[in-house]
Amino acid sequence: MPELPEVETTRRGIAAHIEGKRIAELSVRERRLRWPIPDKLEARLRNKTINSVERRAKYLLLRIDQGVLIVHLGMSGSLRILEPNTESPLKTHDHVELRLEDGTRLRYHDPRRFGCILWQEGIDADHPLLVDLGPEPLSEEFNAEQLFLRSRQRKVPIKSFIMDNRIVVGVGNIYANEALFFAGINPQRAAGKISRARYVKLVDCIKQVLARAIEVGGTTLRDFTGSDGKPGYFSQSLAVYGRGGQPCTHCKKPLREIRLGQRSTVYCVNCQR
DNA sequence: AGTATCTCCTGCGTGC
DNA sequence: TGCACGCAGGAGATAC
Repeated sequence: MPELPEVETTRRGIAAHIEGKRIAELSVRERRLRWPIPDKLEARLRNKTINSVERRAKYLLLRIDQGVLIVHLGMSGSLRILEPNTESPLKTHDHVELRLEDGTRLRYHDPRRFGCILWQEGIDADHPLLVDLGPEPLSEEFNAEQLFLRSRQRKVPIKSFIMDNRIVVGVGNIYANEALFFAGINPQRAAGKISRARYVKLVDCIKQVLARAIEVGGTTLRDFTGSDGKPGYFSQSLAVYGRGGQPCTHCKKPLREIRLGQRSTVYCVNCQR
């Protein structure tokens, strides 16, 4: 699934192909995504220029004259650039295509339709979906002191806490599992019962895990065939995710797998306290 | 306000 | 080989 690193890689991959160009036509084959693609979006985008492609959390923001196109890839979405004069038949689940004046096309594919394509009128992306988002995980605003302060009195498990987008964005299930393992923290521990020192370690681990994934994500997407987004490319380097029952890479005891907030959670009973 | 649960959807793995 | 089934998951919506 597109995690933050893949969304960022997608952004970098498409930006140079579409920035500064004028939209010739938007064609929609399937409006029913997570929310319906707005009516009249086709008319709204025609002849408008894409000024920049940015990212906030896992949302891609295409800044266009008079507004912002908000794109989320959900669980199974992908965006592909088709160079001018390239032939590529539409496949099942190719829901949307944006054709630019020079013939470049941007094609949106999303089997599970958990993604969305929305329009926000105006210059700022003060859309309800974006307004309550916490800090970017790789920014200075995401730090141990802030996380520690916000965690006081909170009873939610630490794993749910760091997956809460109001606390910090972009920490998906895989990375939450991994970061907690490297930080040596039991995913079930109440967020409010974790020391400042341990938050220092945790923040460090989250940043490291994500930064490394961005590097890998970059190489992945280059030959990403839109298969299914399984974590195949970095599954080799995963310490706990998807390894329930297998030996801990550190102490060799079998990893425990539980459900936490409807999410598969894997950890080492011995190494994570 | 904080917490837990439900929901959307398709593809894949599993068991018969 | 084919089928039914359960599961996976981001994150908003809903119910306490």
